[in-house]
Amino acid sequence: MPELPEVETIRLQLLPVAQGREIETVRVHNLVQLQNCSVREFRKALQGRRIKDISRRGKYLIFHCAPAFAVFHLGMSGIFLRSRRDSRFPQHIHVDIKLKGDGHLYFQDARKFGKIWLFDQPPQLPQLGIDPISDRLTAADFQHMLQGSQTNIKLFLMDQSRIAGIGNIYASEMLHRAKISPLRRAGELNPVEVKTLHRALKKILSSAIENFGTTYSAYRTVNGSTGRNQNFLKVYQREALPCLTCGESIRKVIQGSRSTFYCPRCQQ
DNA sequence: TCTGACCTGCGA
DNA sequence: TCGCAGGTCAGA
Repeated sequence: MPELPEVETIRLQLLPVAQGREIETVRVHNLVQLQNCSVREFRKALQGRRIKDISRRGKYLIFHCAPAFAVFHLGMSGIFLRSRRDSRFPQHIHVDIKLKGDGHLYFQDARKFGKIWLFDQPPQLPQLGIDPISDRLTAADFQHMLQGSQTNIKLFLMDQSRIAGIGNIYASEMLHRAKISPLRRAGELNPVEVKTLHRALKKILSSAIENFGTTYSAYRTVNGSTGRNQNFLKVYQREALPCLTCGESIRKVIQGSRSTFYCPRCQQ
């Protein structure tokens, strides 16, 4: 589920309620999601620690509780919910972080694809490529990355080892904005198309963050409300509906076992 | 490089 | 009841 804009929205909303707060207790309800430690180790490492910062790397959320660092990947349906007091316990809560004083942070994940790691130093996530919203991804870098690639451009954008954070919704949306067919090979784009796609990539992601992410089904912000970006999607889940730019019928194809939506007239 | 499996909920 | 869903990864 959550791609970069959803994870960044969650991070931005968690910061004001969690940063500087001490963790009183940690309860883990689903052992499967802990990847590299036991429940006991996870609880011991975090209880009594202060949340100094929450950062993001691609789709990973990192709680800085030095000397412990807890890393969450939200999978397809993971979200963080905030509760001010011991209110009714929501369904599918796998981790319950009680903050000292008042309030809980719940990690909820109905489909259980989320994963959690514990590190005793700032985690290195070496398999991850460059963050697409950072200034480090310039148009020139992007051009260099695409050069000679035989992978089709949609799958290239979603390859986390190249660019970390883009998923199925936004890959379709940024290709539509750039008027580039998802079926083309990445290395075949000309310099003008690469620049256009670079601009589209930044714009689509920053707009989605401003809109608090896309709620297609499970995703909610930390406050429990839906995102707003679903109201601005141009192609995703719009198969057979008219393209909002030219009126042509939106087409759906399967690429890498995932649905891709595009306009065959706008996107050549 | 591609496919299917992981798990659960929802809509047709 | 069945197919599909925003991600990732092992295995072919």
